Amino acid sequence: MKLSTRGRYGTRLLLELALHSGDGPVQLKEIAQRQDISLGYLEHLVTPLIAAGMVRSTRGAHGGVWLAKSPWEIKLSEVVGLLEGSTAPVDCLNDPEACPRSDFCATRDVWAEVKEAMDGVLESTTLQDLVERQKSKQKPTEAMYHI
Amino acid sequence: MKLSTRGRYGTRLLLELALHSGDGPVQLKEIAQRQDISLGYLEHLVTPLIAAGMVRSTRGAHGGVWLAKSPWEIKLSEVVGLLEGSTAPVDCLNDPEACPRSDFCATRDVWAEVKEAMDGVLESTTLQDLVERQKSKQKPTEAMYHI
DNA sequence: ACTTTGTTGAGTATATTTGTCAACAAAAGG
DNA sequence: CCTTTTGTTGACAAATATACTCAACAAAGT
Repeated sequence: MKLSTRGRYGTRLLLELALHSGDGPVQLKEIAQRQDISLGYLEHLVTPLIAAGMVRSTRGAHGGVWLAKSPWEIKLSEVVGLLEGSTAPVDCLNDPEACPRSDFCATRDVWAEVKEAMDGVLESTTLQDLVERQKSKQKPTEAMYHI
Repeated sequence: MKLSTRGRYGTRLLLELALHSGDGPVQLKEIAQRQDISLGYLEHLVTPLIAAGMVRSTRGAHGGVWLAKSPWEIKLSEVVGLLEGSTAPVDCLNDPEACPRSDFCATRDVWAEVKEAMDGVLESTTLQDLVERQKSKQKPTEAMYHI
């Protein structure tokens, strides 16, 4: 039941964008460095987000990517959905024909409950929630001690 | 976020055993046929369950495997734990040193909430719950129409 | 023009999953 | 005993998915 790097890196990418929301384009290269993700891989992660209209981009000097919506409007369920596909722990939840037992399988019901439980959390968490959580975690910098 | 065949097949195996709880040994070969799982693979799945004391076994003619406890006493969280390992969607929940960002990572908190949500369902579901669910799903057999 | 950035697609190394197979061990029956 | 039946173990391998890399390209700036 592990999340792949797509979901993990992708969420960190979007949190970075949310932290800079309204500041104009952020370069993928910067994010790659700060988040320690290879630039080439990050490019592939941002593609489906752009296609879905969650992120916008521009090329050329001073280009970069940014959130197309406000961080309040982006739920983690959308993010995970775009990057990992469904949260269903078993394929038969999305497609009952994936398994001939779907009609009378008792275990399938439990996996459905597990999915609902996960979705509940992801539906109720937005990028803004992550931003606020991140800000409260921010390590005090050296500068903050010299006010 | 998919469950592997270990978790899926293993749960079906245990449901079979729960349905025959108290009936003495059930042969792995039977279960393999009914559940359409290769015998060789099933053998590997049952090993950790035996090691954990959840299942018992005997060899030889009329041998087989059976539940070591009553179906009420076996929670799905234990089953998934044994077969899939932790339900943590990210490694840093089990081992904070798996990622240098653990201390100040906002996304980690959300994955922890997701894990708690899943665990809640798995903790509150026992093999007996599966048995009852399965019985209520049982297709009426031909014989049942001739009482 | 030229540089900087994002975009796309092909290719690949690695890891994980999902098995197979064969040798072995123990229980039961004759 | 001896044979058959079953579970046990470990080595191995095929298939798949993951996590990239790289190079060619496209567009935006200067």
